[in-house]
Amino acid sequence: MKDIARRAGVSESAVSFALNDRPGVSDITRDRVRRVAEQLGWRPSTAARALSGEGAATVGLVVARPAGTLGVDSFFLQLISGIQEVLAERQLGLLFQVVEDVTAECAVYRRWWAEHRVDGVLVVDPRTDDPRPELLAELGLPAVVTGGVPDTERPQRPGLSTVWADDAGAMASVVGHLHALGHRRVVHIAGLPGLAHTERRMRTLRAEADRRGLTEVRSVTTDYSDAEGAAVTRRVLGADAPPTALVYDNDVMAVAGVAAAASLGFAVPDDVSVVAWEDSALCRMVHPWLTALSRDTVSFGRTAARELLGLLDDGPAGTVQVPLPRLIERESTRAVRTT
Amino acid sequence: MKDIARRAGVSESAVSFALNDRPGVSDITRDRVRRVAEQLGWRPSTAARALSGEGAATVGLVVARPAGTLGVDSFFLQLISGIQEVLAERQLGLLFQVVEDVTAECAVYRRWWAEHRVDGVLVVDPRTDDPRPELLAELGLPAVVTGGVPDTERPQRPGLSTVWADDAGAMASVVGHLHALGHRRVVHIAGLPGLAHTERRMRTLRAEADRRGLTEVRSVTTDYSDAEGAAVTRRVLGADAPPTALVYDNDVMAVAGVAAAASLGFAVPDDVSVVAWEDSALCRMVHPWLTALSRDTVSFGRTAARELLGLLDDGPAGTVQVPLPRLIERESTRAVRTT
DNA sequence: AGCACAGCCTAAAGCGCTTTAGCGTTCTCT
DNA sequence: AGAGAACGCTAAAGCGCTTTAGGCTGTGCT
Repeated sequence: MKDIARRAGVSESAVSFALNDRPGVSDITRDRVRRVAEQLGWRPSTAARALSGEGAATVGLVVARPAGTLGVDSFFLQLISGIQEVLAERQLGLLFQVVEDVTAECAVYRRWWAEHRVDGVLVVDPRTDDPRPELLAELGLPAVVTGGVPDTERPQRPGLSTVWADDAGAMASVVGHLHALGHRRVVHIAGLPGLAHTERRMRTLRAEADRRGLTEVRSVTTDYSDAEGAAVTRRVLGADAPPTALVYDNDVMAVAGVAAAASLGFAVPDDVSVVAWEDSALCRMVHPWLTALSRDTVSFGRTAARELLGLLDDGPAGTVQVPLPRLIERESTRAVRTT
Repeated sequence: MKDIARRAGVSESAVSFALNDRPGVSDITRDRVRRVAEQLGWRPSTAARALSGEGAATVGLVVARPAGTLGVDSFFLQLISGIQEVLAERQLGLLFQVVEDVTAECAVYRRWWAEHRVDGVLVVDPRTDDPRPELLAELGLPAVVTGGVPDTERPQRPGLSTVWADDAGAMASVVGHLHALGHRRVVHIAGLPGLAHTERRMRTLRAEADRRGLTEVRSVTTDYSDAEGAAVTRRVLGADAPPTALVYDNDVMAVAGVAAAASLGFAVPDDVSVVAWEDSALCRMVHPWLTALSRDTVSFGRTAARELLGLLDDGPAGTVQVPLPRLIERESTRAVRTT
């Protein structure tokens, strides 16, 4: 900037004003400065900007998943794609970190904020008894929790937005679909027990089952891995009065489940129907094609990022709901066989 | 730091020395300062550090993949896991960006470097006629190219390391395996044409085929998607004298290919053998289980990150090779049927 | 003519840290 | 005993930017 100032024959302050579209310089000077800057290939130093109070021009994303569990499903990369799209508009960076558990995640938030590394964060995988909203509020770190059930009990915290999908409604549509097909014995192979959406899906399943008078409907939690998905499948299908329908909390387990079922002699959908939560290429790569709940993860990411940008502009914290996932009926669900 | 200095009764400089393990303060003072800092919960401001010449404590990773192509395979998340593990040791951040193409990728490097946002970058998906090494050398941005074929022609650039897997050796092992099983007609469903490892695999395939006197062996490039994998599979199997073995450049296409083959009445491995490049949960989720080339992607990431750290410490640029991928023989390959 | 005010610009301080030069004290060696 | 080195520390400058206070000029008003 000193160079620019010299070459343009003005002071550094004038350069700063000119380059940041702030009043205080004439249009003619502004243009001159801009041209010189352009010519010199000047780019603002984020460090210096950050130091003089402008913020770090970066948002953070940390995902806490045990070592192996990551990378099986495509959820995160898609979410990130969406986030990036929005961040790119303002040339904001995305600081990304993978950690083992929520405790480590909290430590990262503390560190990032103390080090002025980020202006805000995106929080994924909300949990029951989640320590993170508390912490973020305490720190005053702007954040948007994505995937969370809106917290109706507690007051909306300033600087903490929520973007959520209606897991309850989606689960209701799944149960409705299966019930209509005549299924009475259903097992829901759920994801990680501590996650808010897992609990919500399980609660809704129970509620819907009760409402419809279905007694043989239950959930089993897993770690989302193909291994556990297959193991649970074998276990429940091996029992007396095996279920006629299985609902998997992700695509990977669903696919693994179909294979496991086959190995036990259960054909899909003839002997057992299968629904996958989360549609992806996977669901159309196996035979039969899987009936799946489809949501637009990329746009989920976009929405979350946009919400965070709002917060960074001192906008109000809000709660926005993304569209209800649609149930795509394919080949893996069918009316229950009448013996 | 000013606060710490005051409370510890020393100057700011002394605090800086104490906290950075630099000589210039007595052990007793150092301890006192440390205690005060601890008690105040002090963390260095990365912005200030960066500004006074320490670097940004951040490395960058940009992946250029057309919108849809990302997120199908698990390669990136695993790579990132490995990278993070190493970066965490030094509390380095990972700035992550997804872009559409290499041109955009270059722009990001320019910007990051000009803005002092990163100290170095990890470059993935090396290409034939890759503009990136050139650019990085010109900028002087430390980088490690991962997955590249070592560039034997050009001199090793300072500040540019290479971590590579022996795709040629791996391809040779695949051809050997298939040849031994009696296969003579083989189609290699390759990945994106511009990528260095794609070209290398295709070249090696041809060379190996020539060496063994196999004339009906060829490669077809794709975009790595399940859709193209399936389409190409249908096309080649539908032709006269269809191949008896298919080699897919990733797991996703392999799985899609098996399904496509089945829809044409080709059973795997009875009618056609299948090999997947890149082993993953997917390969054990379908029936038959896929014979696959397995490499340790997480440790690939670790190696790359470690190499970059070396560069950041002004270590020498190097070329390191990761272990040869192993061919895991499962159910999808079998001796060719004797008519 | 005199005054107020707007417009354009500069000087200087400050953000939180590192680093160099230098100062006084104690230790070591001849 | 005196010179010199070693040690423990401080003062101050500087990294690249933003921002506040204020200076100067020219315009419009009474």
